[in-house]
Amino acid sequence: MADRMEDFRNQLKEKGYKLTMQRQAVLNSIIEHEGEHLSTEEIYELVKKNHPEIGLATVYRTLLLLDRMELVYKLDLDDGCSRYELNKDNEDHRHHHLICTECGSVEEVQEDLLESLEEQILQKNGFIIKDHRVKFYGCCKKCIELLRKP
Amino acid sequence: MADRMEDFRNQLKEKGYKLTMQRQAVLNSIIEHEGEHLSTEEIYELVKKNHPEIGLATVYRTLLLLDRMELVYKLDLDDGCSRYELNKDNEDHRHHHLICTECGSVEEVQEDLLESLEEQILQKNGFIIKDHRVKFYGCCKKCIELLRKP
DNA sequence: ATTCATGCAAATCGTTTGCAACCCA
DNA sequence: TGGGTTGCAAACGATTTGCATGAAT
Repeated sequence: MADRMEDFRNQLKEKGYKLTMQRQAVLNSIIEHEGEHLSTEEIYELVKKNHPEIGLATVYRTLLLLDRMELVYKLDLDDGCSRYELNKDNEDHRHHHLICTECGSVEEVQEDLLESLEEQILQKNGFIIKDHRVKFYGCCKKCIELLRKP
Repeated sequence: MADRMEDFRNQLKEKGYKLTMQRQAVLNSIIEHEGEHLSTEEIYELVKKNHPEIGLATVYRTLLLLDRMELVYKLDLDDGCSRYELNKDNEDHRHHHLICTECGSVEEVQEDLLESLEEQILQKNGFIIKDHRVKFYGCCKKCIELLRKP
């Protein structure tokens, strides 16, 4: 569901902000690359194809906005820059990432499966968990196969 | 159990490196503040008390070394700088952090409790997990109590 | 004596900010 | 029209690096 651009426009309007061509272009680039984890620089390069005049600072400012409006999700894949993915609006809990330390690939795990752990933490620490960030490091299927037959 | 300094000296010797006074001072500061999550700058300030001549770059270089030797563990608590904690040598899996979004406190959860999830991921994705990093965001016990009776 | 480590300053890199010109509502 | 937005360049803050000096083995 959800026309994301409509959502963006409405959230902007609510706050008295404007839907500019640059903002549309940034969101569009991310939508067109759903499933990827684009860095700010990569998004900048994508947007420049159709809008060569755009400034990097505008991309940074727009991503901040999109993050705050929860239209995108900022992630840290340990490569020294921020990366973004489209927010799946049906997610109540953040999905996990599997990072292959051999080839650097990143997969997603939609399952949450942390409920019982979170319940235990509530019992033991009295800490109410509202969100989590989980990264798994290891070896992906492809790399396991490559390592098996050399 | 481990005299950590001895461990450090041995690992250095193995690689032909030297145990300098600065390196000892950095590791000592972290040992003396076990349980905390010191930033590089904080460690720098601590070391300067006894060794005012030390340079910040040396602290950075030493922390890199300690991290590679797995004597300390680098963590990202979302405040824009790297933080370090002593590596508990009995841990096979990294412990989790509970970050309170109200007061900013950070607790640790020693329990792992991710085995069944990791097993499921192996079955489903064929991904072998070797390590993980888990951060939980929420509200700590103290803040819950404070919010209850205003 | 050799080789590695240090302190300092300069360089780097991602990100943020100040500001005059600009443009959406 | 007017206030938010942009592009540019300068500023920033954490971290890294080059280099001559200094210290550990």
